[in-house]
Amino acid sequence: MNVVALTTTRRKASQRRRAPQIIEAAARVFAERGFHGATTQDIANVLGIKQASLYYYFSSKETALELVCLKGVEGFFDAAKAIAARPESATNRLTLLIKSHLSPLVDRPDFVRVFLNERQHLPRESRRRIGRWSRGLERIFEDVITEGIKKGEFRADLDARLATLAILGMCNAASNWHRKESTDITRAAAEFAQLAISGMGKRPTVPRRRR
Amino acid sequence: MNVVALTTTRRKASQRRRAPQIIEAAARVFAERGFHGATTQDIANVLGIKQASLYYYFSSKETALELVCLKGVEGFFDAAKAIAARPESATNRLTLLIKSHLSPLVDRPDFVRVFLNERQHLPRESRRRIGRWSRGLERIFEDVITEGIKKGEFRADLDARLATLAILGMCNAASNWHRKESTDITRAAAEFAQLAISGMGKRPTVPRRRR
DNA sequence: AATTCCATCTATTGAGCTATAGAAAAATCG
DNA sequence: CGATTTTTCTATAGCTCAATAGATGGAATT
Repeated sequence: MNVVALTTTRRKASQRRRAPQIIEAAARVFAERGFHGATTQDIANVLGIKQASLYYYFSSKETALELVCLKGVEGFFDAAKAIAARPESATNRLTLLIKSHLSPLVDRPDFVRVFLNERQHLPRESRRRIGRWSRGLERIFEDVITEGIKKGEFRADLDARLATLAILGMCNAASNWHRKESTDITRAAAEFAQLAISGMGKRPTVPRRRR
Repeated sequence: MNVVALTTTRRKASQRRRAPQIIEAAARVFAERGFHGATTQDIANVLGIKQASLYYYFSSKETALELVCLKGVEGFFDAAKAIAARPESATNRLTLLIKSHLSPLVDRPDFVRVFLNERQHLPRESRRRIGRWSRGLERIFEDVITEGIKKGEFRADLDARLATLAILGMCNAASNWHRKESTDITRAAAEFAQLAISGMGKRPTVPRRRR
């Protein structure tokens, strides 16, 4: 047998033609029933193939979860980091952060939902990795808020950590209601940003009158 | 056979001596691993009894979930309704609502967590019932906010629905971080209330600044 | 046309889990 | 103590599910 041919020509599971569809089906099913509540049969049903055929695309159900979670956070972190680094006021950057944080909910809601609710069921190693990533994102929000406090844009007595948790909680909850509610996400993002900004603003604050 | 004796002397599962402990163990395990991720064996392990013995206390795993969820919401709704009916400003009532909403997290965090994350796995009937309850609670928040807008306490352009979702999202997320974060819930409740109130409040108009 | 590769299928194994039945042990009560 | 009731145990049935092995058919390649 030709070992070289095998290793050079055989593609990884993630590069197989229907791989994106398979992962999307997994995302849908995991989002709907939760990781443990979902069966590989459920995923196969969505795709119209047999349960065993899935294992051509991933080596275990847990691997499938990992792929879904990874796609759920893809770009997230880098986008946030870029926004935080801009030469703008903390207020503006936080507004952008909130809008950016909500945007993936528009085009891949299932992936986000799975990432938020099911990542706890990942195997140790990848859970740690994703946890680290997650904390990094929180950090970005918190740092911008802290900076905003220092610069006098936000209340001096504000607890940056709690404000971060509040904002992220508010945003992440959107993945739970965005299906049923009629409101579109973009509008929600704008309203949420305004809520947060004025919520953290200095008490006898004056609206920022530009120009 | 003596039917009367059976029905009069035999207690319901919920009245058996250790029933509260059994439900608490279930709450702990469900909170930690999720309903489908948890096994009845896990629950038995916590209690130091055999798996089959659990069925003396509940007739199915789903029933156990239902009991946990019910205890998770116990009192919630009535407390909120009472607060909403008080003869106080919308601002004050909303502050109280937020504090009241977070308080169960102090004494029965696992139950709340299970209610929030696992109620979707309840059987149709009880899921509906709890869903109705949940919508009722949202309604209370939303009504107070709407009233606050009408009375001029909050911004006229505020979307009451979105504000409700934001506040509840912010509060409910606390069940996810309260374990790891050092902050105590009472403090968080105060800060959250302030964030929400000033976030929805009318901003002073420009001329007032000069006085 | 023959060969190789890709995608899916059939068939099955083996593990783990819920739930039941009935015995045993422990507690309670007359 | 003896009887009754409550609680827990042993044993196991029956099912579902993830995962593997190997076959099949079609597409691409030479």
